[in-house]
Amino acid sequence: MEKEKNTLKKLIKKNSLMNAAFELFTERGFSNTSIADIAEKAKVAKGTFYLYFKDKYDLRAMITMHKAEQVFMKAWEESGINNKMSFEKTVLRLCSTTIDILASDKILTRFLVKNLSFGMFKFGELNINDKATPFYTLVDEALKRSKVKYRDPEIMLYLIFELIGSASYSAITDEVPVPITELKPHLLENARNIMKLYEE
Amino acid sequence: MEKEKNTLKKLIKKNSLMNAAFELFTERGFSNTSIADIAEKAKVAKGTFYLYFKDKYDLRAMITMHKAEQVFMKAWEESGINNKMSFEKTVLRLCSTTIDILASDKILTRFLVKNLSFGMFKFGELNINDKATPFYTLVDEALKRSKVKYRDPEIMLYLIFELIGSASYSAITDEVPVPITELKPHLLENARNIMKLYEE
Amino acid sequence: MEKEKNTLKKLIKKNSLMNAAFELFTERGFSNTSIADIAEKAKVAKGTFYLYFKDKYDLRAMITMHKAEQVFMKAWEESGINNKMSFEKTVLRLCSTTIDILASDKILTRFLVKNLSFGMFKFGELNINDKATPFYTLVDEALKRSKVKYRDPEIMLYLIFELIGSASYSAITDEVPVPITELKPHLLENARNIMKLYEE
Amino acid sequence: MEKEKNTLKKLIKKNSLMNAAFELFTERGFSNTSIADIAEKAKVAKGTFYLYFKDKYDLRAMITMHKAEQVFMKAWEESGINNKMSFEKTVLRLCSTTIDILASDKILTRFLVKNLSFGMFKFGELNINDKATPFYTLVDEALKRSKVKYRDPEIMLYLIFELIGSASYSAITDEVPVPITELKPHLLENARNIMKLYEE
DNA sequence: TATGAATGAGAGTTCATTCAT
DNA sequence: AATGAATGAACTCTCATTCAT
Repeated sequence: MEKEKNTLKKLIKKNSLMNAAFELFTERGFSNTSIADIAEKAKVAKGTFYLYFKDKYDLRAMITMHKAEQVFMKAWEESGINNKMSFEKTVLRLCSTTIDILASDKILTRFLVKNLSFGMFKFGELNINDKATPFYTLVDEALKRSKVKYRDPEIMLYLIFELIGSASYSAITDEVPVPITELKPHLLENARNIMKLYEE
Repeated sequence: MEKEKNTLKKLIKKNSLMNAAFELFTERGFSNTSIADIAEKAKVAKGTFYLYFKDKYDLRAMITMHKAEQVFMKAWEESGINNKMSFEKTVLRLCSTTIDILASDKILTRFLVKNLSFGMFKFGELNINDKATPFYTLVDEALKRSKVKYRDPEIMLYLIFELIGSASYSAITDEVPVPITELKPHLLENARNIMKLYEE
Repeated sequence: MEKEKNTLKKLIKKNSLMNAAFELFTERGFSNTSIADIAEKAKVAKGTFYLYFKDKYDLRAMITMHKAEQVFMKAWEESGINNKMSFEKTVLRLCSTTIDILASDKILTRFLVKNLSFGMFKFGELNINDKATPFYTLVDEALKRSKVKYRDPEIMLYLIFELIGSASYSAITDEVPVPITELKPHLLENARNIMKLYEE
Repeated sequence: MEKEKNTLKKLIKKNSLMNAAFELFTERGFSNTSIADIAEKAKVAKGTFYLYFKDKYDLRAMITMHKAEQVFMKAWEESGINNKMSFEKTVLRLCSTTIDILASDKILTRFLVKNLSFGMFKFGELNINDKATPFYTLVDEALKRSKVKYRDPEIMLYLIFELIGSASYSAITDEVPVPITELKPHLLENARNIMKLYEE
């Protein structure tokens, strides 16, 4: 009990530091944010920062992981994917849901695109819900169950995710070339079109 | 005459600063490079830096512009585009040549992707050869001449350029998911496939 | 009984802190050792440190006393001095044994030389075996019993101890100018020579 | 001319930093002196410190060298040594003069003993007057010229210098066991006595 | 134009010490 | 008696920028 309380307090403090940092990073950028700023915003002493994080880079990495996990977890849950769906449907649902989630949070999207290294993002070193279920593994299993077969399936998926991720980004953050609501149907149509191209 | 010589000298000094900075930025990163480092490498005094650039950010913007212009100019020239080519061929040639140019210079590619804001890259605020001929305008003219018509041509082009740019990047710099030589045929095939999807 | 147990526990904890600190001080130096380091090594909490010592300086002083006492006690015991020995023999035996003890522990020697203020070392604020028997007093008594008389006996002893201590030091820790085994006969010969010089 | 002026100015500033630091180091100790303190006392900005020294340790090393060189140079000059003197006289003169110089400056003596590594002090890695004439070499040459021969001359000299250095120290700084003026004749007598012991 | 010595604000980081538990 | 999270002053060091030459 004693210890739990302690741990809880520490978790709250850690979270408070991460939240403060996230706001500052997105408002004025990583290198324009000092540890003093973060500590001040989180209402703790500067030294306290170092009880929770090695340095600013460590903090950024933790925030990025945390935020990305939230997005992927939410995307998978809201997609309502099950074993009976075709592979095409699985992919399209995932794309659609992910776009929606990102579209609902410009700031988060900008942050993730800047800080998530591409490999992590696409090949899912991230785990959903703290269990060892990498994102990409889930997609891979759906692929194995699929009746329709595809040539070069990895390249195909890479191209789809690149297109969706990259093209969504500026549509969401800057409405360039058009707002994301307008671009979304194009993206899904193109995703389907790519899969058709790779059908065997 | 005297003045011309002076101007030349100044250009040389400016260039020398830009070259030094480019090397340092790509070797150790922007924020790990100080103005003292740049000045030392360029063999000028620290104060001299401020005669040519407002600050480090100004310098980076100038380098980025300069390097991107070089790439686009070279791509356009080497593509050997003329009025008699179909729009499809024009686009595919441009894609192919641009991929080749970037593939031949990993370091430059990494630098451009990191520093070129997407809008600039795609919608060609860049001018070729110091004349007011934006890159995108040239593509636009080819589009107008085309016999084949496309629905939502701007979105189509956006998607093609996004896909090419984004998917090429990690293939060039990290050979992920496959080396660029292997990925390139896929990219061109997909570009053609997108255009087919948008044909009217 | 209860209280005794408690006192024992405290002594163990205090000792554990002193041992930890001694190792760290000799390994990485006094100013490169933090109280956190010491507490961690001694497996106690940081706050516990302050129950036993005022600060790092206090701790160092206590360690130094303790270690020096051990050396002198051992030297006296191992010298096997008794009332029938001549003063010269007493002094030479003490010198010889002390050199041997120090030579057998380079690390301790380095520590003592660095931290033992000379006065303490020579004029014996140190007590042997927790009883109030200062080291120097013992030598003094031997001097009073001596049949052979010396002029300026205090200066004579000072010079002998300085020579032995100072010259041994770098021979032990760095084998400069020669290893201590080689230097030792010279030292004893010189000690005897000094005593001859001061005989009346 | 321009540059010379500059260099002079820089030398003055460097000296001013070294003087300020020397005073602070001797007054309150090395580790209790911060770079801010030094800069303030020398009336320069904190950053200026780093134009002249790598860090505090670098500064201390430079001061130590500088002060030690001054002492050795002065000692050699004031000893008025020439080729016709016997080796014994050469050594005794050097001892006498060095004791006098150190005795005239308690603070410097304390500083040098604390910071001069013993080897350097005794075997003279220091050069006199920037020319490549190590102190010990000069003594060595006198030894070679000597008519009287000595067994183990290096050990003999080591013992003499150890005795002089070590025994003078507390006499100078703390008048322990007696003031240096009283101790000095003893020291010289003992030095002569040691040489006698080693005569062949 | 060009220099580079000087500046001083401010960054990251450490750590002795306190105190509520 | 023992803990260890929290503090915040103090530290070293960097660096963009200025300015007298």
